[in-house]
Amino acid sequence: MALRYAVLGLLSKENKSGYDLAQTFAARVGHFWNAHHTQIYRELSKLETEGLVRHQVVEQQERPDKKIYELTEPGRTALYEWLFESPKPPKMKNEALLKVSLFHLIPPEHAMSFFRKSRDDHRTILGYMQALREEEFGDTPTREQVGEYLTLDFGIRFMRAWIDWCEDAERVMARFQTETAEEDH
Amino acid sequence: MALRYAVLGLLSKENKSGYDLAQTFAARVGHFWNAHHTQIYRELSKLETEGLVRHQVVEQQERPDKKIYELTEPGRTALYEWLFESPKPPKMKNEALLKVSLFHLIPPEHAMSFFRKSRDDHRTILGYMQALREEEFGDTPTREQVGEYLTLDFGIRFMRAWIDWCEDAERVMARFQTETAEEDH
DNA sequence: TCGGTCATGTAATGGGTTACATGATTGA
DNA sequence: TCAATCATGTAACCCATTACATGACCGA
Repeated sequence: MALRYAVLGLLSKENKSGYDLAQTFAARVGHFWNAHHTQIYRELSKLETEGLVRHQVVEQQERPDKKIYELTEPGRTALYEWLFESPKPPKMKNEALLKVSLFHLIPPEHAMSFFRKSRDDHRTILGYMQALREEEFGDTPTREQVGEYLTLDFGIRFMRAWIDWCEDAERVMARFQTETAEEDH
Repeated sequence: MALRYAVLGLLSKENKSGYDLAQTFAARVGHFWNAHHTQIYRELSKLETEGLVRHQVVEQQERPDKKIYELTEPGRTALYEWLFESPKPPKMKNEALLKVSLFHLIPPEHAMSFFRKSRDDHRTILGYMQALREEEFGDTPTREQVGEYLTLDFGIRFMRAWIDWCEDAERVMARFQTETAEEDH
């Protein structure tokens, strides 16, 4: 029941096609919400039959036509009412942590390279996020920008926490390396 | 395709009933994985027909009987093989952040009390997690404990990052309070 | 020529949630 | 007496993922 509000929320900022929405989910919202394009198309037609959004077709040359969606007044009202309800508890599915919880079963060296790789991957993402923040908000956000500024700020903190954790976890695993490995240099 | 490994993983540590598994998900694994009891019962019977787990009935007086599940050898092998595959990207559904991304639409005072409440809630959870860590691992984990130690450590870092973010977010929103509110004392 | 981007979607399947059902015990 | 805990599950529904389909353009 909440994907609809994610869609309405993005449309409240800018009119978009289903394709655009999918891109936005992947690029800007992915660290706290995700949605597949097939889901988005289905949700958009449902929202349209309920009268919460409407679309107009934009014809393009040398490109497929687009359906640009916008909020209707009932859509804006529904979004606004939902905003004041208290949020449901977050749901996380993190396979990496599921595996880490069983790391007593694998060789410490394998665990250590797992953490190094994960740290590097998250450093790359952190770099993108920091660049995006500079580019979009500069030093301080305006009133209109504050929501997106705060969620991006959380994303950056999350990435930093993950990276720090990876570094410490590698050190913890190093304590369990075999003597042969310690003698290795 | 991954709930099965969550179940196998928990069973690899201790034989449990479906009910016990549900409790464990809620209490210890909830910050990186969640599963409803109806799902767990379905998955357990699927795993049993595939021969990855088996159960025995434990009769109790003044309580309903239990089915205690344990891994079979093929189950242990399947779990071990999965452990060495690289993890799929995490999936998050965080309604709170979805709402925060639209906080330019609500009165700053409302946003500020949202962040204060969220900070307090997460401080309580952090307290539980820190107590659990002391109780179970003391200063340093043993080789057998290291997986659970590391995931709990991540949970604690996540809670701290959330709490710090709430505090800063409240300050950011304070800048947008109306003059009337500032004159208020 | 092969894969990627743009743009839409349908159909089938798989995973997750809600409602319901049972029944004894224990504490408010 | 009412709600909660212990313990199991089924059925119906809703949400999410994967596979498939179309078709033109662009760069390697």
